[in-house]
Amino acid sequence: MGVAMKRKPSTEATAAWIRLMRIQSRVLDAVEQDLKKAGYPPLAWYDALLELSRAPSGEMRPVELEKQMLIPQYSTSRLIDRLVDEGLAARRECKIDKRGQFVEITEAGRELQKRMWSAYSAAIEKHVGSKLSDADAVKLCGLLDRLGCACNEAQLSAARDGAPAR
Amino acid sequence: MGVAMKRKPSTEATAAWIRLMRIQSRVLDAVEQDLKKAGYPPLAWYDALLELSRAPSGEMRPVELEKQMLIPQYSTSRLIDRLVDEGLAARRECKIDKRGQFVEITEAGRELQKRMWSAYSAAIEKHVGSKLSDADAVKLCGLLDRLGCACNEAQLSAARDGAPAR
DNA sequence: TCAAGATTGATGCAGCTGCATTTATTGGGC
DNA sequence: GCCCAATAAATGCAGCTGCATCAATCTTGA
Repeated sequence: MGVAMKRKPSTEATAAWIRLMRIQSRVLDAVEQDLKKAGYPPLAWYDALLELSRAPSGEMRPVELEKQMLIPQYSTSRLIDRLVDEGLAARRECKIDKRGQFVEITEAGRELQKRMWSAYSAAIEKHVGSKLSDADAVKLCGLLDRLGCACNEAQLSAARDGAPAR
Repeated sequence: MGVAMKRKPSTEATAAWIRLMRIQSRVLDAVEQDLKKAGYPPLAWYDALLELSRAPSGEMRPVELEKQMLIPQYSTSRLIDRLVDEGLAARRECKIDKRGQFVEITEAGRELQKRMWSAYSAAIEKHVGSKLSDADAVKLCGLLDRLGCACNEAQLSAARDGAPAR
């Protein structure tokens, strides 16, 4: 198999690709706009706060957060900076590994996460839930999962009481 | 309906939301990476070149491009800058409206578009087509279209010989 | 005809992303 | 114990996005 191993996708596959790109960006934009209009920070902040709030004692290693959120290391590092700047999280030293640290969610962080979930869940309902029956939502999940190359573990259990995106 | 009008989405809807966000970003990343590894510019460039190449005499008004691509005005303006810098397009004056201009695709632009389509279509096949039967792709389109609030016109016809994203 | 408003496109600024590199620390093999 | 690769996290730089605003031109309506 050399250079010539370039099969063309069917019209149906191409159409699915286009839909996937377009609809996702529309829906994401719509949800982000709703949050922004309600005066809340970006979804990434929510995701991080959710992960932190779920952690045993409200604290995690940045490396762990990075794995949960599936974002690059430098991205985690700067996201934590912003959360700390806003008083939503605090850095704690890690005694067992002096290279590392712990990030702990603050009370303000927990509160923001809860308030955001209220607006966020309303947006999901408005832009997704209200347009799809539960049965269709399940079908959609099944089809989408086939595109995600066997990389789902935490995702399956994630949809309870606060949804991470990205 | 006041503040209390915040219904929560079902678990199924939330799961669909999460899948839509996650799978899209994975698939998009995978396709963009394939293009980048092959030495090509970002997908947005391809989309613009495709639109231009389809225009009657290879030229369009920026406003028109902006509407086709569904991206903001400033984004179009700067994208054109980059295409022009790389010799893929050229600005032409617009005699009938001196505020405006025309953007014309160059021969190099047409060639790049064609070469990119070869890599791009291979990537779509690899990351979407090969994972879904045509029948399932159609089902996926149907479900996704229901989330896009009646905003599809050009999209329906777009899946022939070069696919725009975003 | 001319002023008010709309439209076309560009641009300064701030924030975010990716990439590569840097600093500090740890752990393993010898 | 010591050197070296691996790991944890931060950061400088370039590019892209969004927002607001600007300048130029066109259109409309009194």
